[in-house]
This record gives sequence, structure tokens and C-alpha cells, in this order.
Amino acid sequence: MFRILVVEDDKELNRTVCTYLNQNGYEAVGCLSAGEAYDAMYGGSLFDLIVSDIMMPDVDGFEFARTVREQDQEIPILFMTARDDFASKQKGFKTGIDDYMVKPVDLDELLLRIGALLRRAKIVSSHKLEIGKLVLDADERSAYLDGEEIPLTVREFNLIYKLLSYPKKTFTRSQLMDEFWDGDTSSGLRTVDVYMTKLRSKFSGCEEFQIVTVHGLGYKAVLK
Amino acid sequence: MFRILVVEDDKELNRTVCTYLNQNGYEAVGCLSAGEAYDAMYGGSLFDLIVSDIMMPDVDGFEFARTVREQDQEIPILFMTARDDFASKQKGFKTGIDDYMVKPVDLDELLLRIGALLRRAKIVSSHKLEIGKLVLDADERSAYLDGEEIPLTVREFNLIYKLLSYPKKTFTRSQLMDEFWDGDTSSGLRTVDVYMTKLRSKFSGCEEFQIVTVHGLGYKAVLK
DNA sequence: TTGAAACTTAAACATTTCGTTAACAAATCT
DNA sequence: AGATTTGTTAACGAAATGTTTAAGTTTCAA
Repeated sequence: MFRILVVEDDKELNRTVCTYLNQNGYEAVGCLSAGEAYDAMYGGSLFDLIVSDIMMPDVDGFEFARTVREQDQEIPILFMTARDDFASKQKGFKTGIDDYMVKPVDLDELLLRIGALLRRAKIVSSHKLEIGKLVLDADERSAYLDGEEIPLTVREFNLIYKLLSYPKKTFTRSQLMDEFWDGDTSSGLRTVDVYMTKLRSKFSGCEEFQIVTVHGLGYKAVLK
Repeated sequence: MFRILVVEDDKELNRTVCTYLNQNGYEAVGCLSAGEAYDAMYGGSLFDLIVSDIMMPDVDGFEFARTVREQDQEIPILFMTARDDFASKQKGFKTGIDDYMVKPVDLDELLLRIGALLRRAKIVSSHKLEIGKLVLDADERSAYLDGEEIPLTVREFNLIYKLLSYPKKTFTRSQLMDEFWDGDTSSGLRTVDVYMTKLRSKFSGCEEFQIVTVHGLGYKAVLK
């Protein structure tokens, strides 16, 4: 689920945009000023994309975007503004925004452009799972503990990646087999047990998590 | 220097755009049809970004973009078209384009948007890959180790360039075939293995990297 | 057009790696 | 305690990969 921060001082428009985004599969959070937006961002909430107006009561959009960019080079920023002059567009793009839409915006087109930006941003960010000193990289299909690689076979990696993607969630042997053995449960379910032993052994030096047996059900990873 | 492919059947507009891009620090190549564009791309030239019209004599922009996306998920594509209807925009973004501008386009805004896309795509400004004593030049399609050329065929070069562009990232045989054999997987996937053997042999004197087999998945290049 | 060289690919065989099973030990539940 | 579930290990066999060869294909110059 992608989280989108909407910074727009027009209450009604803000509400309209957020509602529309929420109806279309995003989790939108509306802010009426840059100050509010800072609070939302650094209050622990992580966002995947920012939609921002330019003219706002406290800090303007340019300044807001610049500040954000200093801290985060990656997050896509889309300006949604009434200003249709080239100078504003230039200023915006120069501060590092990714798209610029002129009001009144077609909400459906906004959706399309948000989709394109998220797709693009996602390509760049690698699929990593970081838990303390442990890093699982889905592109490399390798695990690093404190920088040192732990060699894993394909199935081993798939299993541990799955478990760690949903900590505390219990997976039955059948679920795991269905997913990583192409639904071919002809090989006995006990094979999963063997893999758990292998994983426990390979990650014995890792204090970040633990593979826990749920008797009668299956296995789960629990973070320490 | 960024290279931009401009696909636009209106000769005059094509010329105008290319000239403007060239005057602003890019290296633009104009094509009057999708067919021409394919030739330009497959002819060994590497492009960093594509600007394309939708309505064209042979294959339309949607089809063109789709074909390009099948082979290359990364290259930014910008549509520049007279069509201002939502359906076209939707169709475009769904095929994976990154931006959509309605004619008549302001060339200065085009520049801004191209700049934003290139920044986002994080493309390095060169088609050279330098790793220690090893140099791969994508324009020349040649490899130099310590100044001495290592002769490579087109397929050999494509493969090693791809692997080294994403060190540690694992590529499946299918991925590589899809990309460098025009999606023609009729030739057995084992062909890839043969090429890996050849590459390992040709780069046996190279201590900068190593081609590593990921059993059950494919291959990756690991820097030493 | 023709021949030579370079390139590509299928096939065959050698080699390596991995997955599975089976057996027994240990733990857990009733 | 007895039954069931789970932990662990090692060995076998299957599958994936490495490599070479030879035959087919393309390219290019004469």
C-alpha cells in the first residue's frame, strides 16, 4: 500500500484529492501547510510520494520541496498548482520535483501520473529487507549479516525472505510448499522441516530473529 | 552526454525538436517512424530517453512503447502528441510511459521534463563502464583490459555489459534471452551457458570481476 | 557469386550442486 | 506413558551446470 502526502491549503480541494486517492487504492494524508507536512513526515510516518501546492500560508512549495530534497533524494514530488507560467515550472523542476500539473487538475490524470512516478521510483529502489545487522537483498538473492555474506540456495532464500517479510505470521508447510515448490506437494511436507533446520543453522550467528515452530501448524519468524 | 531518440513523423517538428535538444546539451537522433526507431535502437546505439509521438505511419506510439518496455523497463519514455483525451493518456501510462505532453509543446518545458526524467532514472552520463583496469564502451561495443582490447561478439558484449551494469544482481537465462535474443527463446536456454563459458574464458585474465552461477536461477557478476 | 572466416547453436558427456528421503532422536501434546 | 509432531543428519539420486565439438548460419571481401 502506497502512502501519499497531500500538501494543499485549500481545504476543500485537499479533501477532494485525498478522498479520491483513498478510493483508488492509496493511503492519502492531507496537510494544510508545509509546517503540518513536516510534522507528518518526521512524526514517524513514511510516505512514498508527495503531492504539493506551491502557494501556501507559511512556507511555499519551492522551499518545501527543497527542504524535502535535502533529506530525501528519492521520494517523488508532484506539484499541483494554479501557476501556469514557465518561470514557476522551471523553478520547480530545478528544485528537483518530478512532475508539474496545472490546476484545475483532472483527478484521473493525477492518478495516472502518480502511478507512473511510483512505478519509476520502485524500479530504482532495490528490494531489500533490512533488520538490524541483517540484510536480505531480493535482487542479489543473498543475505548479509554484519556485512558478511551468508550463502543461501534459492529455496532457502525464498523461505527466509517470506518468513521475514511477515514477521510473527505463521505459515503452514502446505502454504510454503505451494508457493516455492510450484504447488507440487508430491515431495513430502517434511522437506520443509529440513529447510528450517538448515536456515536455523546458517543463521545461528544472527541475533535479529528466530525461526519459531508453531506446534501442529507450521513456522514463523519472530524478531528479537 | 545524454542521447535522446525522437520519434515523430512530422518532419518539420522532428527537426525542430532535435535541433533544440542538440542546442541544449543533448545528442538527439530523429526517426520518422517506429520502424526507423527500432532500427536505430537495435543498430547498437544506446539511448537514454525516448520522446515519441502517438500517431505514426507504421506502428503507433502505444505499440512502440509496449515493445520497448518489454525489452527495457528502465528507459524513460515521454509521449508528445496532439491527443488530449483521457483515454489516450490512460492507455499511454498503462503501457509504462513516464510523461505525456500535449501538442503544441513548449520546448522549454519539454527540456525541464526531460531533465526531471533523466535525474529520476539515475542514468549515468556515459555509456562507458570502468571497473579498475577494465573498460567497457557501449558505443564502440568493445572491451579493454589494461588498454588491450578483448574482442567480443555483439551478444558477448551485450551480456557482459548487462551483468556488469548491475553487479551482484542475478539474471535468469530467460531474462537474458528475452533481452538479447529478441524474446526468441526458441533457441534453447542452454545457449546462455555456452556464452558464459566463453565470457569466463575471454575474461580469465581479468581480476576485476567474476561471473558467478546462482544455481537454479541464473548468473550474476560479482566485483572482486 | 563464391569461399573463408566468424559467429551461433544443438548435442553430448563430464562434473557439480542441490533436494529428498529415510531413519532415529528429541520434544510436545493428551 | 503413549502417540504424535518435530529436529537433525547423512547418503543417494536427480537435476542443473560446465565444457567441448561439430554442424549450421551469417558476414564480408574478393
